[in-house]
Order: sequence, then structure tokens, then C-alpha cells
Amino acid sequence: MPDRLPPLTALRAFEAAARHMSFAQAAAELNVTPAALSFQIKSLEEHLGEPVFRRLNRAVELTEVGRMLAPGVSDGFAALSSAWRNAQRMNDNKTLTVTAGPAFTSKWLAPRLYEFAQEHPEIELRFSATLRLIDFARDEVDVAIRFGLGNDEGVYSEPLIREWMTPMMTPEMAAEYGTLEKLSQAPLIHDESISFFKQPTDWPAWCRAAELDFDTSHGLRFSQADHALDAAISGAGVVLGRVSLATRALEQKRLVAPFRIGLLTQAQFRFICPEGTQDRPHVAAFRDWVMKEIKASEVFEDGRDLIPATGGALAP
Amino acid sequence: MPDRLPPLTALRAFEAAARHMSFAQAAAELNVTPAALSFQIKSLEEHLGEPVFRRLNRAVELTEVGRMLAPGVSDGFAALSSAWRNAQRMNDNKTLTVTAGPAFTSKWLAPRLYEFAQEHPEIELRFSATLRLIDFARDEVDVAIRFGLGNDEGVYSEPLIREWMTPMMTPEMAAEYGTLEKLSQAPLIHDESISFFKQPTDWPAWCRAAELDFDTSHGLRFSQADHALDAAISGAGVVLGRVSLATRALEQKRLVAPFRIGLLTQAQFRFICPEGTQDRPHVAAFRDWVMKEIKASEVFEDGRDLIPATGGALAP
DNA sequence: CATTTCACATAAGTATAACTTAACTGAGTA
DNA sequence: TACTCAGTTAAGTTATACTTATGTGAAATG
Repeated sequence: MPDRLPPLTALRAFEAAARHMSFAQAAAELNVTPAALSFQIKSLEEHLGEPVFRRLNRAVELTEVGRMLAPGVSDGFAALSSAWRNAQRMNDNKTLTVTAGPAFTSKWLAPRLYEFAQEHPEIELRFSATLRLIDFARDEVDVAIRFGLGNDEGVYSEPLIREWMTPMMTPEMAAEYGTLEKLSQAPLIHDESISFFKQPTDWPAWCRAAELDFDTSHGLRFSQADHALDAAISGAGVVLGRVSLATRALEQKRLVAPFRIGLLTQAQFRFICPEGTQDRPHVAAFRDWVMKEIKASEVFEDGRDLIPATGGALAP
Repeated sequence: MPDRLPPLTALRAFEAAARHMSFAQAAAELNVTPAALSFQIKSLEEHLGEPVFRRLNRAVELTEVGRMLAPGVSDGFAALSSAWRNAQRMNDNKTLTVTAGPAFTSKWLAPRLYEFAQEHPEIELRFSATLRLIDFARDEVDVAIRFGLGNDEGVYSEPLIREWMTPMMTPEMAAEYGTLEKLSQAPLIHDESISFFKQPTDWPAWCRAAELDFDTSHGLRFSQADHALDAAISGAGVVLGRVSLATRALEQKRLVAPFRIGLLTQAQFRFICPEGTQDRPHVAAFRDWVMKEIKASEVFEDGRDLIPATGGALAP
């Protein structure tokens, strides 16, 4: 390093000023007087040997060097800030921030939240429902639960459950359509949330597995798994739904799954956290609790034939 | 921003200490006493509420939070540092740092360096010969000259010259082999530096363009264009060489290019600099000078047939 | 087994960087 | 013309960062 950094407070003042394009606002953000900020900018300019701001009558604008300097400095402080917040969060074992997809959040996590709070009153769970992939270093998240094929590199990842799908409906509907013979008469609900897999797990695939043959093209279509389940719960039809998301509804008999045949997807739920954090007390507590709950819902697999989804091309 | 950053000097002390895994070395790097550094770390730990280092008998090691914090902090300071150096470099219009491939550097830039220095005594040119793609924000480079297909996004890019290739040899060799009839007898030199293009510009391609048909598989092979030219200059054979790199040798009659047929490559030389810096005085001066020199060497195109390289597959 | 050494911690004192208050400038605004 | 607004400048204050000097404990040394 030939030339060392200028005073860091000066850099920070510059960053804030460049962001606000105003010394006064920057000063307010940093809880100092405008005079102090003016002084800091001046100090930075002395170190650099050239102005970074052009002072206009009632405003300031960045000079060429200023424009060059601002993004990098901003990135730098963002990185510091993020690292610091992460360290603070890690230090804090009162709250645990969990991210999961909207369906898992609403259909699995939320209904069980009360029980978790009873078992671990010392941990305050926070949720962040999002589908986008997570970057633990950037986002402020302790653990993630993701669904998919699972190439989790550089993170701690533990498979939770292999998802399978089976037709589900209200008990009332089951009375009418709950046999293989009558199923073809039922209104169908299509869950297209996982249609991106190579081996489709849709109505045609299930019918092949169950050795049925009827037209499945009609019916309601949903792009989110939880919406498809909600539709079935409200009696709109028979959904080929993801069982793990429906366990609560099955337990409460709001849905029944009358058929023996289940379609095993390629995808899994995984428990993911930054490498090395899996043994932190509240992370481990949450993982153990999730595992236990998952295990408890495996009773619905009893007596079923879970058939791996095969490519639609094999049996057109 | 709920929680503000800790004192930045403390963070910097931590970064250096984590890098060296030693307070003493970190103190030396920052030009302070070990006592000061110890105090800074302590201050950081007070702000965080937890130790970041575990003090051992004769060493220190990072705690879990420390390990979590270190990479991010390091990245942050690296970003600040890089941004600051770039600003300093931009402020400096004494030196101009240019990066180019080894061949262009040795065969084009270096021979003309003296002339540039005469025209612009106020600019001190520095070279960085490398093939790897450049990132102006990270590397300390003002302008780059690159050869290739040129998908330059997010940077200022100006095409310099469309490269073409033609057989070249010493005048002595030309006396013996400098006709289309005798060429097949000549020892060949293969420049394989641009063999990665879809449309090859090699001896078979040139022969097709010149409507010749003889075995071209023999001869010396070089992976660097300048080495192939050097071999030809030393009389080792006839090279199908890149003309732009050979202009000096052609001017000095150390090489001659006796054939009318030239093979136009798909690739271009481009002048590249960060968007917005193309009008800085010494950048513009360098670009104008390069353009002028390039123009001057276009005399070698006079009276030639420059034929675009076609796919080898078309005429196998 | 004492002795030295090494790496860091601590205490007290000091220099200086960072900040505040208060007065100033200069152009737009009422 | 006076007022306001955004930034500057000057003088004085505070608190941060630093130094010197001394202390501590465990490994290394003989």
C-alpha cells in the first residue's frame, strides 16, 4: 500500500454528502453540525489534493473525481455496515430471523409458530417470506428454508423432507369423489408452483402413477402452492397438492387424502444456514424443532405407495 | 439504519489484526504502538458486547463473531482503499497506466514508446502486460487495449483497427519463396495465438483465400503472436502473421509481405477506458496518438485483397 | 527450575482530531 | 431591503486516539 487511506471520518462524511447531495442533510444523518461536515469534506479534499464537490450557490455537486470516488466509498461502507450488523445479530440470541418461501411460511411455519414459542419462549422468531435466493452475508437472515433441487454450496445444508404430492379434498368432496372411479368427475385444482422440474408432478403424472386415464386439462390453476391448497380447503375441487404444506389441514380434517398413490418429487426442503453457525444455540434449537415437527407429519406416508415422478416423455 | 457503525479506527485495527492474527504486527502496519491497538480492539468489543479475539498465551485467535466479522470488514476496507487509490490516480495527470496483451505491448507499444514520450513529455506511460480481462474499479489501470471480438459493456470502447493476416518473411526468404508457386516449398511458422475464433485465420484458411492447395501442416508453432513474428524475423520461415504487430518490422524491411491476399480476422483491437474518462487530457492524448499511429500503418493495406475469414467447414 | 522472552493488557498522561458555537458570505426569495 | 438558506470560517472545547511506562502470564531457553 503506497498511499494510505484518508481519515475515515472524512470518507464517511463524503459518503453521506454524496448520497444526499447536501452537506446539511448529511450532517443531520451523522448527528453533527453542518460546520463539522464542511470541515471533514475540506479535510478529504486536502488529502486528495483536489475538490470532490463543486460549491454552488444553494447546492453542491460532485466533481469528476467525486463522481469517481462516491460509488466505491459507498460500497465500502455498505460492506462494513453489513458485516457489523451481521456480527451484532449473531451476538444477539434473542431473535432468530428465518426466511422461507411464501407457501411454506403461511402453510407450515405460521400455523406452528405458537408451539415453537411455547417450547422456546427465549427465542423471538422473525420471518422474511421471499423466494429469492439468499446471501447470508448481505441479507440479515440467520437461517433459510428452501425448496428445490438443492445445490447448496458454501453453506450448511440439511435435507428436511422429500416432498410428495397426492390428491386432497374436503371430506365432503371425498364423500362424492373419493374413489378412483369417481375422481374423473371431480373439479380439479392444479398447483403449478413446481412445474419447472424436469419430471413433472402434475395431474397427468399422478394419473399415470395411479394407472388412471381421464382428461385432466380442466380446472383451476394456481401459481402458488398455498393458494391451490386454500382453494381445495374451501371446497373448490381436488388438488394435487404438496403434502408437507397440507399436514395441518390433514390433521384438522379440513382436507383428506383418500388415495394410496403419492407422487414423489425430485425436490426437497432443506434447512440452510451459514457454515459454522449450525451449532449456535438458537439455530440448533430451531433446526431440532423443525426436524421434530417434520418427523411428526410423516404419519401421513403410512400405507401409501410413493412413486417417483417419471418423465412425461416416457408415457405420453 | 438502526445501529450505527462502531468507531472506524477500531474497525480498521480489527481488520489489520485479523489479517495478521497478531496485534503487534497490526500495530506495526498502522504505525501505532501495540498498546493503542489493544485499546482499539477493546473498544470494538465494548461496542459489540462480546470479544472478537480470544487472548491466548502468546497469540490471539478469532472468536466466532470475530470470524464472522473479519471477511466483511476486510472487503469493506478493500473497497474503500481501491476507491481512494482510483481517485488519487485520476487526480494524477503525470502518469498514465496502460494494459495490453504481451504481443501488442512488445511489438507495437514498446517500439513506439520513444515517439510518444517525445510528443507528450508531460505524460509518464506505465505498462501492465496481461491478457486477463480488466476491471477498472479493481485494477489500477487507466486505459486498456484489448484484442478480440469485443463485447465491451459498461466501459468506453473505441475500435482501433480490424486485424488482418498475411504471409511475411525476411527479404532473403522472399527472394527464394516469395511467389505463390514457390511458397509451398517454404518452411512455415504458425501463429496459434488467435486459434480460438470460430472462423480460423490459419495457413489452410489463407491458402483457400489465395486459391492455393498444398500441405500446411508442417512447421513451427507458437502460442504467442510476437514469438511467431520473432521467429520469422530471425529467418526461421514464413509466418502467417498479424500485420498490426508487424508494421515496425515491415517499415524497417526486416520483414516483407509479398502476397496480395490478406485474411481479415473477426477480431479488432479496441481502446478501452472507464466510461466518462475518455476526455481526461492524458487519456485523450494517448488515444489520439494511438489512432494516429494506427492510421499511419494502414499504408500496408494498399493494393491488397483483404478477404474475410470463412468457416473452415465450408471448404474442408 | 529459575530466567528470559514474547505478546498482549493496563494506567496515566498527552496530543490532536473532531466537534460545537457563533459569526460570516453570497445568492435566491419575500 | 431585509430575510432565508446552504455552506464557510474562526475560536474554543471535548473526547478520541495515541504514547510512554509498567504489569502479567505462559512458552522458550539454558
